[in-house]
Amino acid sequence: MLDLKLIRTNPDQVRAGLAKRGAAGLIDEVLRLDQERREKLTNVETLKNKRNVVSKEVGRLKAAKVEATNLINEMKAVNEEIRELDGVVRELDEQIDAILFALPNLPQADVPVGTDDQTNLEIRHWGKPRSFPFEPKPHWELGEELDLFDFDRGAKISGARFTVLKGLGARLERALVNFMLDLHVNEHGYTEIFPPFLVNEDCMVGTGQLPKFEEDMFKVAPGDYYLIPTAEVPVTNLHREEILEAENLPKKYVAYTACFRAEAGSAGRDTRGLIRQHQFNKVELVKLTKPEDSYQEHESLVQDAEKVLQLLNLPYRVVLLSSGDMGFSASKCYDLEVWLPSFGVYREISSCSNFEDFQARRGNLRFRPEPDAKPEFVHTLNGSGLAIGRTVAALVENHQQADGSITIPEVLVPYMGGITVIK
RNA sequence: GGAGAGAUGGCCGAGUGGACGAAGGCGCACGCCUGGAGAGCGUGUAGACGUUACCGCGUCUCCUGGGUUCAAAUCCCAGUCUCUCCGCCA
Repeated sequence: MLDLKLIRTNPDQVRAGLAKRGAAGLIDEVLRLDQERREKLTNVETLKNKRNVVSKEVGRLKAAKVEATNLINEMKAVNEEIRELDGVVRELDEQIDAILFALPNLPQADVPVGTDDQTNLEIRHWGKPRSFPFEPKPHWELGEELDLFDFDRGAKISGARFTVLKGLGARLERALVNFMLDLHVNEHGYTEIFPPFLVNEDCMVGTGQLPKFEEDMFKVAPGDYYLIPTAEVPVTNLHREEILEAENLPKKYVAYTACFRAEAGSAGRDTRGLIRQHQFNKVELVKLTKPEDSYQEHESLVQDAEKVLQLLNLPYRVVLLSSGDMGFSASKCYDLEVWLPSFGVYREISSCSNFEDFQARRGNLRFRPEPDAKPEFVHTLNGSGLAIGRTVAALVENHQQADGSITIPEVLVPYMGGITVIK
């Protein structure tokens, strides 16, 4: 959520930022509502002050056994007015919030301006796509031949976009989860979190999934719970409504969770294989930082995620997303895109975003810069480290051999119980 | 699922209709004291919003939301969460 005071004091800056994302409108509406709200608020607070003063006077008079009926009747009338004005203010609040909750974050100055991925900027790349002396197969073919994935039975027991992992396929999934968690905990200094996979509505609003993207979420029937679309939601919200001490920042968390996405609007896209599932596993990195540190922490978070791909020997590139391609809550976002031989393209495998104070304001995540100083909003960041299903797909495709077998990267062998080749 | 108890500031804890944004203690910050530390003494110590050149002033918040009342931490209703006992259960 954008800062209402920033909109009030610097509307042109906000308009310009939103324009880069094709979301310019409604600032004038916010300003008008805000103006009206503050007028009504002043009115009603004046009346409440009067009520408070007179009520104390009534108390004094009664204690002195003096008649106070006139004052009491007068306050009854004032109360009517207060009730009415309170309603007006509340309605204005709701209208303002409805707009603010629907406005995306402002892009940072160095974010390329564009309407879609055409203006994304490749920052660097690592590794070289292998040249195969044979026609590389897609991961779903390799996986079915090696009995790693069972797409048909996934569809049978659940539906489209659900897959059963089997044997060494299941083992590979588990190995990758453990490998990534160990790397980030032991080498990169993150604290491991295992959160609930169901969260309440406040969390979904806090990180920006709600109210705008309800149709992308799975909502669970008894109780008002949502299945998490990413560990970002429970982990970022761990400290919602809290005031953290500056000395405890940055908070660096890593969490494995299953993720659940309705994929509304993706019908027909990536229907084969593991690329786009309703349920997938992910190891997620989350940071809460001081505002002045978030830009540097963003860079190091990207590098922490890149390290996974490097150790797995998977070629990738780092892309800086354009203003039109970024997620709703992000102020700046790098995607890591891994090379998929069967597609002949780089595909997103990690999205690393700095949200600045956008989520923190929604979830009221604050810190105290100095003892006795006023609390400020933290900056929140997160990135996949990595999406497991897509890593499996990339690993299987990139490390396939002419005979249809898959070589296991060295770092993963211990996690695979010593297995070096899947055949 | 049944029965009961509870939720107050960073923490502990008092407070059952009016001088309570809230005693007291702990913690923390600053000052005095000390060669230094400790002890002791003193002062200060919630957040949001509005208003304001500044000092400040005002409103709201004692789990949340309603209600009663001139006036609610305190009374009433609904909900959330925590704890204890019983049942069931991975």
